Amino acid sequence: MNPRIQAVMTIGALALAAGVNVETVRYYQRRQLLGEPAKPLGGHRRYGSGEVQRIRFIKRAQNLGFTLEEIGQLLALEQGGNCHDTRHLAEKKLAMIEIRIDDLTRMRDLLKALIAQCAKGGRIRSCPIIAAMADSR
Amino acid sequence: MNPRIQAVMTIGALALAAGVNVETVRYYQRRQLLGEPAKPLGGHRRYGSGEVQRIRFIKRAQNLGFTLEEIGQLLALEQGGNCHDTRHLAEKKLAMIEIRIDDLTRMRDLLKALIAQCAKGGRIRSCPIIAAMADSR
DNA sequence: ATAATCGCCGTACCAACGTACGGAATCAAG
DNA sequence: CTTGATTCCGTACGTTGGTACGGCGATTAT
Repeated sequence: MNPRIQAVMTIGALALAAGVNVETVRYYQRRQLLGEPAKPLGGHRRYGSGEVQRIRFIKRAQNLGFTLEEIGQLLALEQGGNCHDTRHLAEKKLAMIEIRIDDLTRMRDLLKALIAQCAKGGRIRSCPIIAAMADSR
Repeated sequence: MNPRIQAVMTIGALALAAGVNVETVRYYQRRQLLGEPAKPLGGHRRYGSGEVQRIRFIKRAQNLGFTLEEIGQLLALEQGGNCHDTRHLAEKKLAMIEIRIDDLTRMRDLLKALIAQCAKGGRIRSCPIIAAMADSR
């Protein structure tokens, strides 16, 4: 884990250190999120701790709800240290997340109500959940 | 719209009445959510208002957060009028939605905090959003 | 009757994020 | 030096919910 302990790794070691699959590393390389070091004349590529950090960056950004596409943009901004544009991206993402939360909250409330109705109804002709969905509105 | 007005339709009319694409009807048939009426010896299949209702059911269930896979199960339960199992499915779905809401709420709070930090920082060495993601934890 | 539209059917494609496979080359250990 | 693991690289597959295409047959309107 410490950069000084293992400064040079194969792709397998890199994947292990970053906690992802080897194929995922390759996939990120294809997506241009990660560079491919030149390979030493017919040999295997070597990676350093910088690549581990970058993969962790990608994973943390994903946890914040960014897509790989957006993470590519973030990485480009990171290079330029462009705080303003980064914030803009974050604000857009925040807005999307809030919309999604609202949608899900509405779903939750509706489902809750239907379940409650279903639970309390003793002898009903038809299931209220099914009825609600079958209802022609 | 009224069943008596148009009790028999082609697939195009069905799609129109249900508010979906013709291809979507076909897709639902492939997914076994919708039956295919036998076609009258080399002619075109005919659909009734029952199919319209069923497509609307599917759409409403989707709005409640059910996947097509789960809707298939709901439709099977509907046949038997099995309220208990339906409720069980709804409760599982509710639990999943609540987990998703919690996840998104955490994302939202984190993003909000980062954006606020970014907004108030006048002259910072690095962008706090990038820094948070680049941070090796 | 003939043209324009519609239905039929199989197949391919889209996003998003990977996973899996297969054959050849290369590396590390015994 | 041989064996077994790993890397390399391209390509295909998997998910979820559809959309699009293309050639052909049936239907409907004029």
